[in-house]
Amino acid sequence: MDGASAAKPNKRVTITDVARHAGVSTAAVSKVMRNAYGVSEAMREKVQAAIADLGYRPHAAARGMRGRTYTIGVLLDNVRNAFFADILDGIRDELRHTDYTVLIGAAGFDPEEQARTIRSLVDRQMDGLILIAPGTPRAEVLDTAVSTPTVVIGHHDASDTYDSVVDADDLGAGLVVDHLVSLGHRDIALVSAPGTRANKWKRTPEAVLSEGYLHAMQRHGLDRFARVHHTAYSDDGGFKAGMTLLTADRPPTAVMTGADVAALGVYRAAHELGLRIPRDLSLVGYNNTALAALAPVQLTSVDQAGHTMGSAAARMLVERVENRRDRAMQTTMTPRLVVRSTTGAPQGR
Amino acid sequence: MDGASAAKPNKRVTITDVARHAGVSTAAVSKVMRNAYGVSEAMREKVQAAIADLGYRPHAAARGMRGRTYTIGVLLDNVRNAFFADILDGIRDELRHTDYTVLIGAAGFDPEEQARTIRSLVDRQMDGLILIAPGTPRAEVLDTAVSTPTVVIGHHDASDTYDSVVDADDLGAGLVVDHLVSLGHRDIALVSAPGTRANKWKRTPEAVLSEGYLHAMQRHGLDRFARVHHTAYSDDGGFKAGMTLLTADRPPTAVMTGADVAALGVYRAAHELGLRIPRDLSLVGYNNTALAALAPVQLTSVDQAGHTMGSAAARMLVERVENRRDRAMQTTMTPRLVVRSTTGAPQGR
DNA sequence: GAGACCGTGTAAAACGTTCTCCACAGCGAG
DNA sequence: CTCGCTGTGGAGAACGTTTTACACGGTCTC
Repeated sequence: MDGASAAKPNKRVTITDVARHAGVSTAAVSKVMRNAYGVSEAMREKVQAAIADLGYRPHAAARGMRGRTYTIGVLLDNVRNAFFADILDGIRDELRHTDYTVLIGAAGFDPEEQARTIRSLVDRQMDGLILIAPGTPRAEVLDTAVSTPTVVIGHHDASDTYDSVVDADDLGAGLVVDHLVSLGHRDIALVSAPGTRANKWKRTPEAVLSEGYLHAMQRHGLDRFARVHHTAYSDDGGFKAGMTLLTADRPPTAVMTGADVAALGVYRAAHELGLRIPRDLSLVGYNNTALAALAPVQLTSVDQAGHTMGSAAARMLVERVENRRDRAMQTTMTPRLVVRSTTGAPQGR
Repeated sequence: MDGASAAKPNKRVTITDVARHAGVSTAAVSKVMRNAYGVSEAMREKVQAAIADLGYRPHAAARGMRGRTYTIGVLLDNVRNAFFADILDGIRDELRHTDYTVLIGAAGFDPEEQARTIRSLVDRQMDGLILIAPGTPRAEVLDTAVSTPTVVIGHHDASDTYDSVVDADDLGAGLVVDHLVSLGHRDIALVSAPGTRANKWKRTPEAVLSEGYLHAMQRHGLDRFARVHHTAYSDDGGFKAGMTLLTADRPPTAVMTGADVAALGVYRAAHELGLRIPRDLSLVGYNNTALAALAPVQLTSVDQAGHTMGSAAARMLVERVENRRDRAMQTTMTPRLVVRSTTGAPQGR
C-alpha cells in the first residue's frame, strides 16, 4: 500500500497535494469533490485517481469556512430515553449512504445547557440541526433557524422558519382511553410531564397529550373522572405519581403515562402497595420503547414510530440544506396502540 | 428585491468586529480569548467589554484551521446501551465547566462504519477522541491516536500511544462466581459476546470476562461445569442463548451474562420454559444499568461505575490535549456486585 | 551611556477549503 | 475574418481564526 509515505508522521493530505499529484489546480480538485459543473470526463478521472492514490479526505473544518461541512447536528436531552434512540436510528439510516455525518449533542435537561449546546453546534458550522423536544425558549430556536436549517421534533408549535415532525399525541391519548374504556374502565388517570416551562412552547408533546386525553374522556362522558398528574418522566417521577394517585381516596383503576419509563415507576408503586397488574390496576405507557417489550414487563404502550420520525426529519432537513425546498413544512405521524399484558378488565373491589 | 436571495441578515460577529469595536488588533482579541500570555489588565478588560457588547462567539471551524477546536468526540456503537449513557454522563460532568463541548458519533456495530465515523471525527478536527469499545481494527486506532489524543474505554489491550480506561472484568466475573457458589451453585454458565472479531484486539471486555470466569470456576474446583456460550448482547441474543442452555441435557442452575440486556433475554427464555427465577434458575447481569434496578426486574448485576469511568477518561484526555502529559496511562476500575432478587439458593430438582 | 532584556502590542502569514472571475481554445454564424 | 458563444480550466480572493516575528518604549546592569 503506502509503505513509502508511512514514514512521514502526522501530515494530512491536503487538496494541494492532490492537485500537484494530478497536475491540475486546486480549484479543479474542489470541483470534482463537490461534483460541480465544469469538469471534463478526463479531468474527473485524473483527479479521482489522484484522490485514491493519496487517500485524500477533505478537512471538514476548512470546508466549513467557505461552504458546507456535511455534518448534521442532533440535540437531545438525554441518551437514556430509548425513544430517542429509535429516532436516532431513523436519522442514521436515512443519511447512511450520503456524505453527511451525524453528530449528537447530549445536553441534559437544563434549558440553559441545551441552549449552550445548540450554540456549540452552530459555532461548529453544522449544515443543519435536528432538535428533539428542545427545552430552550422558542425564540432562540427561531433565531438559530434563520441562519441554520432546523427541524424540531416533538413540539407541535409550527413555524414558517423551521420544519417539524410530530406524533399525533392527541390521537394516541384517544387510543389509550378508548382501549381502557372498552375494557370497562371509567376512572382513568393520566401521568404527564410538568408543562410549566416558561419558554413559549405552547404545544409541547405533553400538552397535546393531556388535551387528547381530556377530549377522549369527555367523548366518553367521563369528564368527572379525568385527572392529570404532572411529574418528571423518570422511574422515580412515576413512582411518586403512582404513590399519590394510588393512595388517594378514590384511586383510579387505570393509569396511562406519557412515557414508558414513568409507567414502570407507577408499576413499582403499585407493587409496593400490594396491587397486582392488571388485576387491580391497568397500566399503559407511551412510546413503545424496548422497555415495554421486555420479558418481565410486557407493558401496553403507544407506538410512535420513532424510526420513521427520525428518517422523515433527516430527509426534510437535507432538502433544506441543499436548497431544494424553501417553505417550512410539518409532518405528523399516526400512533398505534400495542396491547400487552398490563391492561385488562377492572375487577370490582 | 426578490424573495429568493432573501435575508442574509444574520451576519456573524467575528473577531475583527470585536477588534474594531475595542480599537485593538485581532491578535490582541485572540490572546484574550485564549487567555494567552502578553496582555495587560487594561487590554483584557477593554476586550472583554467589547466581546460582551457584541455577543461574540468564536467560530469553531475557523479555530480548527490553526489551533484547537475545543471539541471532544466520543465514539460508541449504540445509544441504547444504558451503560454507555452512564459513561457519557461522566464525561459530560467532568467537562461541564470547561470550554470543551462533547459530540457523540453513534456508529452502529459495523466495524467499517465505526471506522468511517472515527475518520469523520478526525476530519472535523476534534481535539481528542474517546472510543468506547471500538470494533475497528486496532491498527487503525493506533494510527489515529498518533495525530489525535485518544482514550480507549473497555479494551484491556494497553498501548503507549493511546490511554485506556477499563473495568477489571476478570474480578467482576470472580465476584459473580463467588456469590453464586456461596449460594450453593456449582453448574454456572456464562453468556458472553462473540469474541471472534478478527481485528487484533486481544483483550476485549468479553475475553477478559471469560478468562476471569474460567479462573474462578477453577479456583472453586468447578472446571468441569464451566461453559461459555457466545451470543450478541441483546434481548434476542440472550433469549437464544437461554433457550440453548436451558434445554440442554444438564441445564445450569445459574447463568451469568456479560450484559444486563442479555440477562433479560435469558429471563424471557426461562419464563417461556416455565422456570421460575430465582427458584429454578439464578440469573446475573453485568453493568448494573437502570434496567437491572427496574421494579419488575430486580436483576443481580455487577456495577462498573460507568460514571467514574467516563469522568476519568475525560480527565485523562484533556491532560493530553493540553499537553500536560506525554506518557500513555491506563486506569482500572474495581467492579462491585449488587445483589438483587434474581439470585438465590438452587432448589434440587 | 551602551547594551541586554522585558512587557505589551501589532502586522501579516499561515491554515485548507470554496467560489467568483477571468482566460483561453474551439467553433459556428455572419 | 471577425464576432460571439460554449465548455473547460486556473488564479486568487475570501473565510475567521491562531501564531510568528517583530517593533516600540522602558528598565536594569555594568
